[in-house]
Amino acid sequence: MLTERHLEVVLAVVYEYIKTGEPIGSRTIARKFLRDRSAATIRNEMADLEEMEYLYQPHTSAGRIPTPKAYRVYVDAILRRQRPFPSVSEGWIRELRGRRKDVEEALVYATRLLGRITSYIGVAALGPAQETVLQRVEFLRMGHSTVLVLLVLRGGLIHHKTVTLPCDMTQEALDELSRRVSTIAIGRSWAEVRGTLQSYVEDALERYADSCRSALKEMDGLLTEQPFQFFTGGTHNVLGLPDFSDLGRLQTIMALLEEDESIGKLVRNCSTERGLCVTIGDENPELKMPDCSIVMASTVTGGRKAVVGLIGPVRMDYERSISVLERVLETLAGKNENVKSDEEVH
Amino acid sequence: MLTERHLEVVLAVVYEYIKTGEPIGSRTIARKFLRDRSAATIRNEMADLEEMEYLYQPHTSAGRIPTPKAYRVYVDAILRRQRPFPSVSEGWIRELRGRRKDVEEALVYATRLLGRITSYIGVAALGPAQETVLQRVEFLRMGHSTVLVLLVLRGGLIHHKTVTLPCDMTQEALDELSRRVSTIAIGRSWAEVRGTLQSYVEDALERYADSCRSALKEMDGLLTEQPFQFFTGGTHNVLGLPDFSDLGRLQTIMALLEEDESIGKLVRNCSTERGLCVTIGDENPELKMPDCSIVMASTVTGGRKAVVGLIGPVRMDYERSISVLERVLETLAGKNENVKSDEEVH
DNA sequence: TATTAGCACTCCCATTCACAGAGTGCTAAA
DNA sequence: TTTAGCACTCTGTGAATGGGAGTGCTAATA
Repeated sequence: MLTERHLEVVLAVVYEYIKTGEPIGSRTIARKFLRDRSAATIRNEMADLEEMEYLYQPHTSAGRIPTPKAYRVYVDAILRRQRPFPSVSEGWIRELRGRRKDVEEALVYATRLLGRITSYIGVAALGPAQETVLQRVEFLRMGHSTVLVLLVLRGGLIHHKTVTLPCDMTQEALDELSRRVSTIAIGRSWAEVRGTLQSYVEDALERYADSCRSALKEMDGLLTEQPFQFFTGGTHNVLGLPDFSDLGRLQTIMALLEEDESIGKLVRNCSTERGLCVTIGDENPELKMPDCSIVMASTVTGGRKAVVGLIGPVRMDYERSISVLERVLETLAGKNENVKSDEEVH
Repeated sequence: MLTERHLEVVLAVVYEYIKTGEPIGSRTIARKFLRDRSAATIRNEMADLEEMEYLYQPHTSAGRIPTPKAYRVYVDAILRRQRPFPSVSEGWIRELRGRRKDVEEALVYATRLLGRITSYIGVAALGPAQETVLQRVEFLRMGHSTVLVLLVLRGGLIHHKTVTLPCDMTQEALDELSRRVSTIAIGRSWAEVRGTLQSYVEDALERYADSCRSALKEMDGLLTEQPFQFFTGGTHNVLGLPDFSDLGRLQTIMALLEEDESIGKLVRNCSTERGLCVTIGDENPELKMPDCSIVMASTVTGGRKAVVGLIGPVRMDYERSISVLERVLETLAGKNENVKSDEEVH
């Protein structure tokens, strides 16, 4: 297995490679990191490490490049120890804090901020609304059997959808429906009231039973079927990185980021685990981003679960990325604040 | 000025250059477009055209490349004549038609569709809401002096904003405010009722005068200060184009597209004019995209003005872009449909 | 036994050079 | 006014070259 010095060499190679992007030679390691050993010794270690698949050579007579396995060791080491406080402009943090009133806006800003600070791509997802307390339910008649379903959730979040019902309901009937649904649902989450509503409302408004059924189904869809809302920001920052000089690859990534489905996978990949989660390269082949690493973490803002993260090259600056992300998450969650946030009302 | 043959040469060079991307030599023109003239003759014409700044040579012994001035002549010619019906998958058009219920969703889809079909970047903007009829106004208390202002506009569009008022209003007082504002505003546009409201509501609820003033100001801001909503789609399509092989330039463009401000300029640039509007290269230096051309046109969907367009390289396929855009716009506006759209109610 | 110095070897990459090819401008003839 | 012919210019490509960085191996050393 890995000896102490093997480990030191791996960490040194990863560290240096992240900094320079060039293959790292034995001389460099001996000079900068293990001053009491000669290059020849390091060379032997490196040969071992190559056999164990922690390092590889792009060609004979080149330095070594870390494999995903080496990055994993490196990242685990970072996660274990204390990270330095990242230098992030206080102005930006304050701006982000100021936007917390509107969760969506805050997340859009957070992704752009993350992108700008790290030169990687910021992503965010807003968790399923079904756990969030409903504050208001309205059905507004828009046209012939077309109705706008409007849900106000705690945290200033609004979901709405225009739906077509099987029969034309008057605004009065819809108000009646709103009232009945409200009585039961307001102050509770959709998950709690879902079952109750299905049976109750239909009986009470039997004349419109079909329409009510379909309206409730749409609400259900709004709150559960499309459980995450996605945001990406700062995609352009990544264009300058040498790691993404292969345009074809970059194009694939950008295309993936435009589909909600693949960000969905991204989030699911992370949200099952606790806290911070780093995926290196093709550790999760389902994500279809073999040349990218993903740093994600979840938090709670505006009463909803949110997942925020960064997508960068495998050779990304994990230390900085992680600490910047932690700082942003803290700000979103409202930790370390002097001003108390508004207390919730009913 | 330009003789008939000068014009033919210009059009031929632009046409061929758009197709190949390589400098065009006199031989090519003589062989493919002006078969009754020899290459030497064309060469003379080309020398003239170079002097008149319609063409230029990247170096002495290379073919000619069109200047923006030549593209302008070409585009004007296209705009004047009948364009061929573009080959766009009927499935996509049907999909787009199906999404028309929700204006925002439709525009998001439209931009992605445009991007995918043309390999350029789709952009869209949804026009100012102040001309749109208000359907509902609500103020919902979210917390201590925090209020959610909610505006439902015709066309299924919702604007909302969480605002902080100078004093804590109860939900009852807010309901009163909603009711009063509704009485005056429902069924009219913000532009119509703006003045009336300012003076009326404050008197009626003098106890909360300050708060009302500030609430109305926020509504005003929501409907006028931020008059456009922006969408971009299919940005990744452009990564494969040889014209954007300069990553630095591409990065600038992508960064611009992430700021609402610059898309705002884009839209203003177009929306003052009637119908279809093509901006080539730095024809409008304010847009800060000297290497891009922009094809935009406006339409009306869901009762609101929308501007939809394409951003591509100067060497873009104008003919196809314009006709695809026209097709998409028609679909958004609901022309050429068999199924009648829902009639509007009250 | 582990470490190190020395050395020959490998491979990459930037530079140089020559050359084919495409296209021009000019001139003189039709 | 148009065209054929020709010398000239410039680019892009491919081969040849040499420097440089880094390795693996061996033999000497602690």
